[in-house]
Amino acid sequence: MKKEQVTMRDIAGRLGISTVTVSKALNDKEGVSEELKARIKETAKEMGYRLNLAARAMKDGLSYNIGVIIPEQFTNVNHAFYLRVYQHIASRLEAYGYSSILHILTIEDEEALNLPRIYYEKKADGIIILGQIKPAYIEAVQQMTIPKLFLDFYQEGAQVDSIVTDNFYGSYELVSYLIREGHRQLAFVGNIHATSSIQDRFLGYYKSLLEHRIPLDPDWIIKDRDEQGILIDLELPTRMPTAFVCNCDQVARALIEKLKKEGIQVPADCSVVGYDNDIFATVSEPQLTTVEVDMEMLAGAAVKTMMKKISRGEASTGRTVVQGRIIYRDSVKSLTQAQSTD
Amino acid sequence: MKKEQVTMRDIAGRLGISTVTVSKALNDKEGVSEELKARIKETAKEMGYRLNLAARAMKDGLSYNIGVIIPEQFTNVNHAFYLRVYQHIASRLEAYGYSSILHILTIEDEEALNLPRIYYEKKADGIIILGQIKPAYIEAVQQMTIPKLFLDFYQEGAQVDSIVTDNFYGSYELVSYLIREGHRQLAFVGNIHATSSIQDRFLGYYKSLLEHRIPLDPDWIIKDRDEQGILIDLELPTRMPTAFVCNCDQVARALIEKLKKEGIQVPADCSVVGYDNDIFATVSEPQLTTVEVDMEMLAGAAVKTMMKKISRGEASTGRTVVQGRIIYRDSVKSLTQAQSTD
DNA sequence: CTGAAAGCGCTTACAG
DNA sequence: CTGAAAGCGCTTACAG
Repeated sequence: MKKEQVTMRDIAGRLGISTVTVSKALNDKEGVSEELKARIKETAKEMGYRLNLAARAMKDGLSYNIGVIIPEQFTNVNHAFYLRVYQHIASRLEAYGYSSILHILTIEDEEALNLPRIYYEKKADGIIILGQIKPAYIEAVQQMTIPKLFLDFYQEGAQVDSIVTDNFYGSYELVSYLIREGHRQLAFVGNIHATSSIQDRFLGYYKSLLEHRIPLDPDWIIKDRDEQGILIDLELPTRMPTAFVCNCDQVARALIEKLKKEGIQVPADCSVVGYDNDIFATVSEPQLTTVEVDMEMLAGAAVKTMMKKISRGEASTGRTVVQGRIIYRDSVKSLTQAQSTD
Repeated sequence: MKKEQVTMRDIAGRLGISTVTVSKALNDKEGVSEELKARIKETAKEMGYRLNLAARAMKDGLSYNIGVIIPEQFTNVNHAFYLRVYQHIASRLEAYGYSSILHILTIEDEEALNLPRIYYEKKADGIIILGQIKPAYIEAVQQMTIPKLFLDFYQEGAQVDSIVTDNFYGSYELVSYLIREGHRQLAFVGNIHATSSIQDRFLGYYKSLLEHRIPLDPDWIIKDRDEQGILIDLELPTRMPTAFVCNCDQVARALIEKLKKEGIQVPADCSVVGYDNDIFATVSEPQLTTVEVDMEMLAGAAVKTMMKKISRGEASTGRTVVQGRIIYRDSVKSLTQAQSTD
């Protein structure tokens, strides 16, 4: 059912002028008298004209769309984060006259190395991949002959630029805060082989320990998930630390529940910090001290980089790092105060 | 930066044939010998050919995109639900050769009645609105000259078809279950003027009361949010029911926390049920008995209806209702058993 | 300031 | 079975 749509020709016909002039007027280009331009715009509005971007797109060899790909696997963990980042990306793109197509990469497609159809149909001028994908899929992605960008993760050796949150430094700061509060027995909770994020958060923790000459105790690296990312039951260490540094809020909350069942109160008997500042941070009892990613900056950096690549065919920007900040809540007890009031 | 892209002409040139034949072959149309077709497909693959859908789109006067609009306001409550429904919509659309553009309608744009740019640029052949929007915006939406569909809500009087979950019947079934379990003192938690969903869930509750000749007690309709949808502190009724029927899991969980603080155990002293089966249902302690929406059916119905509208210009389908199902968990105590063991 | 011509990459209807 | 021609709706480069 092809609808009779108003085109520039219709406007031109009505006004007895050419489509060229209509095009110029509607795009605010030089070469139309102000008076005619006004009349054209008015007529366009009156007739309910809407630009057919597909026509312009074809002329330019551009789609004016950016594909945002979120792997389904990660979508299940932290919907809020991905949806919000997407929203910020979309709104930034609007300023460039771009729309965004959200494609959720199913586990099956990731396994089978199926590239999204928007690529095969030239529906996107660039692709932003939001959330870690498997190495094999990364290779497939590199076959795509359009600009691409990794967001919120990176892969060593991959020839794809990425924008990441500063997991390393964020975690480092959070642990340094704990140490300033008098904690010196700090466990890390997370599978340090599961994702680059967890790994970096662990290394930030480790850096802070090193700086304060606190030895790293392997018994205090507690696995929270298997290599597939499926969360497992946490095992409390035999010797307890004064604080647990969890790689994410969800696990921090699970840990607190577990501690409660063992009769250990948080933060009275033991402090716990998370990471992400997602729903689990506020749903947890007590609410979590954690690190928040600046989603707006993350999205802003991604869009800016992508637009450069598209318009100027700009070369590699490498790894861009976006800072986070600590959100102080109720899951940490200050041991320095505690001692002074003893 | 216009990339040199492979076109049908390039393939035709290489093979010494016409683009018409290439087009026919690639689209599996009649009129090309099997042998030539195979050679064309092979060459296309070899040359890394990707269809330029924009060209076909222009010919057809179609964009092969459907816009999915989610109001930001609702996005903040239940990200998981919207993202998952979107995913199902997107994957259903793929089967029709369609992509989906997710547009999050900001509160400001909704207030200012700004229609999404994808409409003004003819980037979408149809629009699915997922989540309740304000009446004024509904009127704006009706100005759009492309097929539109409301998903997960409806508005009396609006000339727009909608697909909704059966809030009425789902709630009715859930309450009937509670009554079967011996409960006869049932409170409803939710602002029955806030959304059509809450209202329908309330009415399902009421229907079940009516059927069982249980009088409706106004003191047992407990407000959970203001008219803007902002959750407020719950006030427990002076006379306690044996079960609370909450309009959503989030509020059910908040209620349970509140009850705990008052020393009332769930479900031992009091039962609580939710609705939605979202993250709050499993994060709650105990986990909630609730109603789950069949998101796949919801999305499937939406896409089917939309495709009909686009291809056949089909008329109104009115209100389509999609069933949910009860998920039984640990927040309900059977009073019949309790009595029999007394 | 205004417009005729050509072209973006496909597909459709028709002719051979 | 194969292809020349026309057209989708816009924009660009050029001419007047």
